[in-house]
Parts: sequence; structure tokens; C-alpha cells
Amino acid sequence: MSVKVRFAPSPTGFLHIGGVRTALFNWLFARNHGGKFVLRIEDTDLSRSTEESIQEILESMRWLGLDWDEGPFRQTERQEIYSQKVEQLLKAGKAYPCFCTPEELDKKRSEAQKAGLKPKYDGTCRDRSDIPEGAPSVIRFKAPLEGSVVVDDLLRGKVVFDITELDDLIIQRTDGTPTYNFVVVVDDSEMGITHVIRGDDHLSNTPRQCLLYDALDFQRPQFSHISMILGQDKTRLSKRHGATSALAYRDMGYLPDAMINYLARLGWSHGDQEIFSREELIKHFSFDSVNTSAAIFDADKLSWVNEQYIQSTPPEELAKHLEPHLVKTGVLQEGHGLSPQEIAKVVPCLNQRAKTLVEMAEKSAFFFRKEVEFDEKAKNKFLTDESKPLLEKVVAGLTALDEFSAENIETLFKKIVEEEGLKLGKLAQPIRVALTGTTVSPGIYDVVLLLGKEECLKRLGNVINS
RNA sequence: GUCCCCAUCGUCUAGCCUGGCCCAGGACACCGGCCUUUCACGCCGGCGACGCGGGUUCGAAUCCCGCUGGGGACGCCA
Repeated sequence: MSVKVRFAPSPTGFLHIGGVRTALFNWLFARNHGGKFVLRIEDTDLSRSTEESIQEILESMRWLGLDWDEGPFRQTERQEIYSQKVEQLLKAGKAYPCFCTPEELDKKRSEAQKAGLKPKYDGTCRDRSDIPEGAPSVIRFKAPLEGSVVVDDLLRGKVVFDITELDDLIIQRTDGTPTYNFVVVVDDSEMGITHVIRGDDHLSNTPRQCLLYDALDFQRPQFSHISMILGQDKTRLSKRHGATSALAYRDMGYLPDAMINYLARLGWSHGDQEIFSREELIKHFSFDSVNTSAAIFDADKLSWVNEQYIQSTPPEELAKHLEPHLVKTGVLQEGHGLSPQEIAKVVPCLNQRAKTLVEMAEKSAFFFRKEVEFDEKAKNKFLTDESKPLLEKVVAGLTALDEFSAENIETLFKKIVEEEGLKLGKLAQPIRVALTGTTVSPGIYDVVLLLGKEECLKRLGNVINS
């Protein structure tokens, strides 16, 4: 039987890192098995779901390259199916209307909790024969009263729950819309999902869902509850821990492949390997090497992975990711008209010096900006009257160069240094400041070469004449 | 509180299933050194963990039990 999995986020906010990892593990599993990956939007909570959120989720998935084969399905468009299934349970005597009000339930819940008991529905309406005319009601699932449910989890083995721990859960709200535990069962079954891969915060929902599978005569899928991602303080990852939305990382200058690589290694491993191409990830992914313990999100490690990808991504490809940041940081104007090939020119000399694309964009300003912006301190320290003769020598030397190559530039600099009896730094720094405006830049020969003869002579000339 | 899951360096992890090769390996971070025209990259070295207690066994990080600790669930949220 071929594999079919799904990622089913609820559109009540942005797609966060934890969700991305769940999506990723599903995606990797599907791709590894040559199966299908379905995207389903769990928007049954009308009051909290937003269209904006759906769009952001889709954008995040696309940015990360997590392509889906079916969907996105929206549960709000499948109401008929759910109503029909509720009806089926009602007819079979496996569900019943409940007239208890939310207030009554809240009260009972808090009383039970106070008494040290597990808060669960007390079954008031379970065998009720009188039907209050016109009173609003929800529909509850009539769960078995005793026995146990064995959830067979691919990662954790058999997990046993006592049915007395469970209660009659609401499957349809007063307004007729279905609730999570019910739709998830109906959809996973209707869509032919073979493996339910989700966060382990859902593990305790699973026995209820299993009962529903049974009541509906559905075959249970294979469950895999992966561990959750925690923040530095070991609590569930949330806004308190800083950036948690996928797109926030895009905006901070992380590469989608780096994000994927980092997240894949959180809970999964393949020997000692740290860096994986997508193909390798797909090829090696297996639940045999997935860890069951929770993992803490480590921004430092992510940063390192990002650095590795910045170093190894081909310049032209990197340029495509870099471009939006060049615009956003104001280094380039919108509609600059530069091609990826042109932008890619700065990459080789900067990809060893930037941890993020934002950093790279900022550091490439010297190349893209027409006017050099001088750092006052640097200017005062290095562009002195004593340094001007040096600059003039470089101008003369550069002008005389037939072939503008790294080798020739280096030879020229070394020659000047020797003639003047200076350390290379004494020459390199003033030149660096004159050409870039700052004391920090890529290697000086790289800068000269990148800027080109004409531009170098222009910038040096400006300083000499100022 | 009740139920469920989890437990190797600060962090991600290898090893655990199929006990000995592990006085526990790799990576990030940190510290020190080297390289060097700035900043980085890189290279070399260092620090650093099997939560605790009982078993089982000739032998346990590996198997069993208990404890402790952490996380999650207990909604007309998902």
C-alpha cells in the first residue's frame, strides 16, 4: 500500500517552527516512500481562523519548498461530510445530544479539579430521554465505559489508555460545526491517510480518536507522535522565546534549505552527518532514526547551519535569495534592474563573512552603492595627509596595469609596500577605507578586483582630491 | 490533581532494540593557539554528559523496577 500523509495546521496564526518540523517530517516520510503529501487546513474554529493566516501558511510552505500533492483542503468546505457522519453515529446510538450549557460544564470542571479528580464530562445527558424543546444542544460521542485503548505508535510502541480516563467528547458544536477530534478522524479516513505524523501533544487525544475510528468502522492509520520543540527554558516554544514564525526567519536572512536542514536534525540523525542536501534528507529519512525526546530550539546552531549554506550555495542561486534583502536594507532601489548574475558578483568575496543574508546585504553596500559612505572614525584615522602619497602610488600603479587581475594587483601592492618599507596593513587599510568607506571589508585585492579599475581610480581620486 | 510521553556534555545528537569494541564519539556554543592586510573563514587543542537508587549479569549508557526531574493532555481550541 502506498504511503499518504498530511500536514494539518489550524489557521489561527502564522506557521511556527514546530509546525514546520511536523510538516517536514511528514514531507520527508512521503518523499522517502514515494507517497503523497496532503495539505489540509483545519479551520473548523470559525472564530479564530483567518484567511490571512491561511495565506501565510501557504507562503511559508512554498518558501521552505515543502510542496504538497493534494489540497490545500479546507474543512469548512467539507461540512456535509461531517454532518453526515454525525448523523450516522446518532442513528447508531453512538452519539447523543447534550443540553448542558458551557457555564454548567465549566462549573463542574473546576469543581472536579478542586476535588483532585480528572475533569471529565459526568454523563448528565448520556441517557437522557426528555428532549428540552428548542434548547440548543451539542452532539457528544457515546464512548464505551470501560476497557482500554491501545494506541500503536510507530515511535513509542503500544501505549495503553484506560477508557475510564476518557469521557464523552463533543463532536458537534451548538452551531452545527464539528470539532477537532471528530473531523481529524473523518478526514484522515476519508482522505486515505495511512500515517498520521504529528506532535506528541496529540498523543493523549489519540485514544479518543481511536474510539471514533472504531465507532465509525474506519480502519485506524499508523500513528507516529514526534517530540515537540521547546524553548531555551524547556517550555513549549512560543512567542516568548523570540522569533518562532517561519517567515520571520526568511526575513532575518536565513536560507530555506538551512532551516530545513536544521529542523530535520532536531530529533532525527544519520550518524554524525550535520549537513544534508534535500536529496540526502529524503534518501536517509526514517523513523528508525527519529528521537522521541523533546528538543530545544538552538538559534546558534541554526545560525551555523545557515552559514554553511551561505558558503556552499552557488553564487547565482544565492543571489536570488539575497536580492530581496538588498532592497529591504536599502542597498539597492526597488526596480534596480540588476540580474542575478550581476548580483552574484559580490557573493564569492562575502560568503565567508556573513551568517545571514541580511548581513551579506549590508556588507555588500560598498559594491552596489554609487557613493562611498565614509565612517568618520575610519576616515580620520586612515585617510590622512601621510596616506595620500600612498594612494597616489596605487592610482599610478593601477592605471599602468594592462591586465586587471588579482595576481597583478597583489604584486603591485607588495611592490609599493617594499619600496616604502611598510607593513601591508599600512597600505591596505587606507585603500580599504578609500574604496569602501570602512575598515572592515573583504580581502583588499578582492575589493579592488570586484570594483574594477575604473571604479577604483574614481574612488581613490575622490579621496585624493578631497 | 489524574493520565500519557520523555531522560547521554550548556544545546543538537551517536551508541541503547541485538549488554563487553564506550574510563562514551561527532556537531553547535564557549575557552586557548595558529593563519592573517581589516573582519571573517579555516586549522589545531581544551572544557564538558550516561539524573538518582536498587536489581539482573562475569560484565550495563545499554535489560528490569522504583524515585526524581522535565514535557504534554485533561475546552462547544487545534
